[in-house]
Amino acid sequence: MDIPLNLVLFLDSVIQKVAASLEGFDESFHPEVRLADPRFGDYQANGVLAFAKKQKQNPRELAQTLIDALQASGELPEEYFSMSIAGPGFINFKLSNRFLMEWLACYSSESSFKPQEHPYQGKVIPIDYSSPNTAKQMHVGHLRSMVIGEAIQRILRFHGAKMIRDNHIGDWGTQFGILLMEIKETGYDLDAEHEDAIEDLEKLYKQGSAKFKEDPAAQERARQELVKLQQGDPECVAIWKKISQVSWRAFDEIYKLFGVEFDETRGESYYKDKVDRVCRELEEDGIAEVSQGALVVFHPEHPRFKETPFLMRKADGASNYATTDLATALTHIEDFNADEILYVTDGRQQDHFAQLFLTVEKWFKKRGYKLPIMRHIWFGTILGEDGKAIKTRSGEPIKLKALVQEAIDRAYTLVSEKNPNLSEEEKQKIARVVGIGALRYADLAQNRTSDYVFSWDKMLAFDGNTAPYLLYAVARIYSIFRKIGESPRDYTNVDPETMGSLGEAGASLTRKLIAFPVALEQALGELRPHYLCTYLFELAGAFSTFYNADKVIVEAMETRKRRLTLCARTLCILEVGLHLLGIETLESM
RNA sequence: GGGGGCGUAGCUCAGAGGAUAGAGCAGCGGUCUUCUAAACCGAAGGUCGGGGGUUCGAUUCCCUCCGCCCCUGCCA
Repeated sequence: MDIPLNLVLFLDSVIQKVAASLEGFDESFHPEVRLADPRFGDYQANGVLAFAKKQKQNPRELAQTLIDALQASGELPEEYFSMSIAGPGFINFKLSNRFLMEWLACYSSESSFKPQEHPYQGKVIPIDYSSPNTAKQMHVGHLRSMVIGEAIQRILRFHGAKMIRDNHIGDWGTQFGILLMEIKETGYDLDAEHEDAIEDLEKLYKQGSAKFKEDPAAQERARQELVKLQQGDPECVAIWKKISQVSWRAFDEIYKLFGVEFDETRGESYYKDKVDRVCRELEEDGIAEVSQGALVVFHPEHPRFKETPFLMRKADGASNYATTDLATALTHIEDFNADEILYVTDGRQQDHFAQLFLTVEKWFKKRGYKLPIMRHIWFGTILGEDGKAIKTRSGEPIKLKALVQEAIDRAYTLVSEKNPNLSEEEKQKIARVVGIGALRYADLAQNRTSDYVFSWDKMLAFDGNTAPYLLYAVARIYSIFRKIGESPRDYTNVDPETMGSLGEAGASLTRKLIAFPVALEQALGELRPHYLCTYLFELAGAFSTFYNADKVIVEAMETRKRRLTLCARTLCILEVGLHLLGIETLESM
C-alpha cells in the first residue's frame, strides 16, 4: 500500500468506505478519527458511539463488526496497523514500528508535505492584512493583523492557493481633513524631510483632533478640507501625497524587519474614482437608500441590520471605509477573478464585515457578478495589565518600532551571555531573528479570537512555549550535522528495511512527526495558526527528550544513521512549520 | 435594549460531546569531563464562575444567574 501523509484523513476515508458496504451502518455514520492519547494508541475513532446510540445498538458489538470488516478489507494491513476496542466502544489504532519507518522514508522534504490534491489548489484569494493608516506610526495594535495575516497567507499558499497579498492602507479617511487643516493652519513644512517627520504628523493630528472635538468651526473646516481632497484640489492632494511618502518610509522599515511583502498596496485612495459607480449601482438596484442625508443599506431580513444601517456615503457627500470596502470587493472580482476574499482585522469590526458581506451578496447577485466566499478573520485585543486595551503609561499606544527594538535588544543581551564567542555580526543576526521570532510567536501561539494580556516579559520571554525554544531545537540539530561534516539532506533517502528499532524516545518523536499534517490541516481548517504553534512546541519537546535520552553520534552505524534520520526529519518539519508561521530559522544560536 | 467575546492550577493560556482536564511561567527536588543546560527528568498544584437541564457520558451542547471586556448612524 501507499503510505498516507495524513493519518486522520486516511483512516477516516478508509473507515467510511468500509462501513458504507457493511450491514448495520449507513451514510449517517461518521468515523470521527482523531489523534489519541498515547496511552491508548496513535489514532482513535469515536464515531461508533454516537451512531450506535442513534441506532439503539450495542456500541461494542458494532465496533467489533467494523474492526472485523476493516481487517477483512485489507485496507489496513496488519504489518502497519493494529486495532482494538476499548471502553464503551472506542476503536484504537496503533501504528507499527515498520509503518513509522516507512513514513519517515516516504516524507522527507518540504515538497513531500504539500498535499497532492487539496480543495484550495488553484483558488484565487486576495487577503487584506496589515493595513495601517498613513500619517501614523504602526503601533502594537497593528502587530496582530500583520503577523496573523502573514502566517495564514503562507499556510494557504502552501496548500496551493494563489494568494494576492493586499495591503489596504488607510490613506483616505476623515483623519486627512483634520490633518490637512492642521498642516495648513500651522504652516508645517513637510518638504523638510525630517527623520522624525512621522512623529510630527502624529502631533499635528493630535492637535487637530483636539480642535475638532472642541470647536464646531474647526469641525467644519476639517470637513471642508476632506471634501476638497476628495474632489482633487491640487494643494490638498500635494500635501496628502507627501503624507503618504513620509508614512511609507516608516512602514517599510517595519515590513523589512518582519520580512513581509505585498502583491498589491491599494490604499483606500485607489478606489476614489470607483465609489461613484458603487453608489450608483446600489441605488439603482434598490439596495441602498438615502436616510438622514446619508446613503445607507438596511437589511430588512436581518434582526439587527434592519435597523442599524451600513453607512456608505456620509451626509456631507464624503465616502468612508464602507464605500471603499465595497469597491475593493468589486475590483477583486474584476481584476483577479477572486474565489474567496479574506480580511484580517480586529474583532471590533465584526458588524461592519457582516454588513459588508450581506450587501455584497445582494449587489453581486443582482448584477450577476461572481460572488466569492468572504471571510472575516478577526482577532482579539492585546490588553494591558488592567485588562483594557494596551496603552503606555502616558496613554499612548506602544510603537511597534520600539517594541521590536526592545525584543532585539533583549535577544542580543541573551545571545551575548550564552554564546560570547560568536562574531558581532552573527550575534546581531541571531538577535534579530530571535527577537522578531519571539514577538511573532507570542502572538501566533494565542488563539486568535481571544484577547490576551500583554507583558514585556511574556511577549519577549525566551523560554517555555516560545520561538527561541523552537529555534534552539533547530540550531542544535544543525550543530549535530556540522559536527560530523554531513548535511540533513544526506538523510532524505533512507531504506526502512535497515533501520532497526526506534526505541522509546525515538518512537515517541516519530509519532509526533507523523502528526504534522494533522496539525497543519487543523490550522488551515479554522485559519488559526495557534494549532500549528502548539504542535511545533510539542515536536520540539519530543525532540529535546530524544536528544537527552539517545546520543545521536554513536559508533554503531545503524543506530547512528537511524537517529540522524530522525534529526533530519525533525529539522525539516520544524523549519517548514516555522517558515509557514513567518519565522526565520538559524543554523546556530 | 440588541449583538459579540471571555471566566479552566498562584500567573498566562490550550482543550469544545468521550477514557484519569493539559502546557508554559513562578515555586520545590534532581541532571552538564559526553552531539549547544536558551536543555532534560521528577514531585506538587483543579468544585473547569454558580445553579439547573439534555445523555451511556458535559469543562464542551441548552436554559438561567453572577462577573469582566468590546461593538451598536456619519472613525477604521
